[in-house]
Amino acid sequence: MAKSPKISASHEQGGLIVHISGLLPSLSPAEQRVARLVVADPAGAARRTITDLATAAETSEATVIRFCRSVGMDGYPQLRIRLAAEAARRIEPPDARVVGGDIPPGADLAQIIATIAFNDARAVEETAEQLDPAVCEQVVEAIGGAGRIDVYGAGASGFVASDFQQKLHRIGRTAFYFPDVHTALTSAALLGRGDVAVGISHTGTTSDVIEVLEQARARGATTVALTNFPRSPITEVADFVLTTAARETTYRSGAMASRLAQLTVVDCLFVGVAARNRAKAKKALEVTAEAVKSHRVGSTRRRG
Amino acid sequence: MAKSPKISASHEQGGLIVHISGLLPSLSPAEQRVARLVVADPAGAARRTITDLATAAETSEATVIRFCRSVGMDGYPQLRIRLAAEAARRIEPPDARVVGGDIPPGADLAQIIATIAFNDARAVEETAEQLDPAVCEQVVEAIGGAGRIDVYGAGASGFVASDFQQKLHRIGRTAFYFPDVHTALTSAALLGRGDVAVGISHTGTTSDVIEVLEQARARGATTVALTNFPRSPITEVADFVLTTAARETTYRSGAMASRLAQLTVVDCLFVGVAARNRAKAKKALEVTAEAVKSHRVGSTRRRG
DNA sequence: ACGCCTCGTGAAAGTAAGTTTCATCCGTGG
DNA sequence: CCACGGATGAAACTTACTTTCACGAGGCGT
Repeated sequence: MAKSPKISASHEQGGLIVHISGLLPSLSPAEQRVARLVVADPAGAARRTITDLATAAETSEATVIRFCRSVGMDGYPQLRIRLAAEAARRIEPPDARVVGGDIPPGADLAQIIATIAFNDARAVEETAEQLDPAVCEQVVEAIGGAGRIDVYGAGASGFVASDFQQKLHRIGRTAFYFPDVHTALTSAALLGRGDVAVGISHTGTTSDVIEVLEQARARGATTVALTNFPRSPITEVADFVLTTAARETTYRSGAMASRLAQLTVVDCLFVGVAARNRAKAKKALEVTAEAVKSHRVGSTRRRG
Repeated sequence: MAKSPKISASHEQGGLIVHISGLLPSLSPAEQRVARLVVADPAGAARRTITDLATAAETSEATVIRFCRSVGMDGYPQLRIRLAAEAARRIEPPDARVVGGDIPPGADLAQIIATIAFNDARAVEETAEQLDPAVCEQVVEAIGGAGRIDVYGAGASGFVASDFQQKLHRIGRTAFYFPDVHTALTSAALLGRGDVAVGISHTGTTSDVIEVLEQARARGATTVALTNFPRSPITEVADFVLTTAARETTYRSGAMASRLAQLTVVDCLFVGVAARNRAKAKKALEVTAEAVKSHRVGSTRRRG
């Protein structure tokens, strides 16, 4: 194998296009025509077959192969996938207009989707970052060892509360949720040492939830608050405070993102509790899954 | 009425992997083996020849081709290139242990939090990427102009359904949610042309929801399905299909992330509908906010 | 000027990759 | 039990890629 040029191949990851442009002058005329096409439109070239590209460069397939070897590839297919990868990497990052937070009046649906998703994803990530594992651990301990768990929440946070209740229930913990304040107060009054009360409120100012948590605390239960605002009133009646990190934007979008953040926290606690007694939780999950099985239709298979 | 719904899979550029995971359950066993290899290591698959991949999946080349077609590609070379592009675009995941989806037995809470948050955020982002604005637009139109909107969902999806109902209600749309199948069926029977029925089911196989949606459709209502699996049975009774993009991991984490993705879609529709008649929606939001104000305690004194 | 070498080049042969066809197998429902 | 339909892989087939080879253009020493 005497005649291979052996270019110093530092193009491991990126910079294939740059690498090719650098080699351009050292290539033969026919190869240069190929190279120029490739550099001009890497993504397009990746889509072409070797014959196509050869024709476009007014040369033969053989030359294209030679070009591949000249730039350090094994063959044409390898060049193609490298080009595709390279082209993909240069795609613009998400739209700047979208990151701001609020949705402009004239926005179309694509913008709305991008904005909401961005804010939602951010809220989830940032919530996770600022969550204190130590506090979570204590909460998980408390819930895992609790005789009974009450979860409170109103409005949008009510869904989260309800979701948490259902989750705990599914892994065999005794948990309750009450959509109604009076019932909730009654239940809180019956809590005692060793029980846990979880209050969820985005703003941390929902009097119903605070009131119930206060009651629970007075009865000796361990109280946990989940809110976006670490200094809000609800934190004053909580033994443990977990916070979400939805940025304040408008009322609406803030609340929407916060709900996702709340759910993420709930999921973390849930998995934490489940992990604490893995075997039992797994069993419970299987049993509950089996229970709803008859309400699923056969296979999702469908060919088209 | 044409039996084929509009599926919101605009996998033009991004989300190929997600798209494949969504299709996974609708594939034949042999194709699933191929799909799993591809999803597990897109970059690696892109490097392989079709024979290689077939062997690795313990199947024939023919099946690999069939798989390519099933996921909407022309053939194997196109798949390869797309995979290479996709893999290149993927940013390095923060922690290899974390991306897998499932949580290792010995994981501590910090790991659990990181894993869940990562998967949740991903599901939200990827869902947004593959949502087809055009289909959303039509759904928004339908809902915005509907005489009445019914939202159906069971289990975890029930929370999402309920949330959607509440949101629509808050901006003055007449919307209902029924936790009970019988009531839901009754309601569906009373729908007619110009009304909208929305069915939410992660798996797309929840017979209760499908049944109700079918009923609604028979009565002439416009039907919308929200599911993670674009070929699941629920899509057969829907005029419009919106998909979430939670990767299939384990039973639990898949479902958890999917719920967040569903909520994101719901939020997008909600904002879309609200934007459609901004003035009225804003007014309604203010009024409803005012209504709960007396249940908030004074100072929030948020972060310092 | 002449031969002789070298190099770039494309035609064509050759090989490997990808695609289609078809017979077989297997489970399902009549 | 058989008919049916879908899933599957073997093999035939097509296309894409790679190699070989011969030709022609230029350089260079004689």
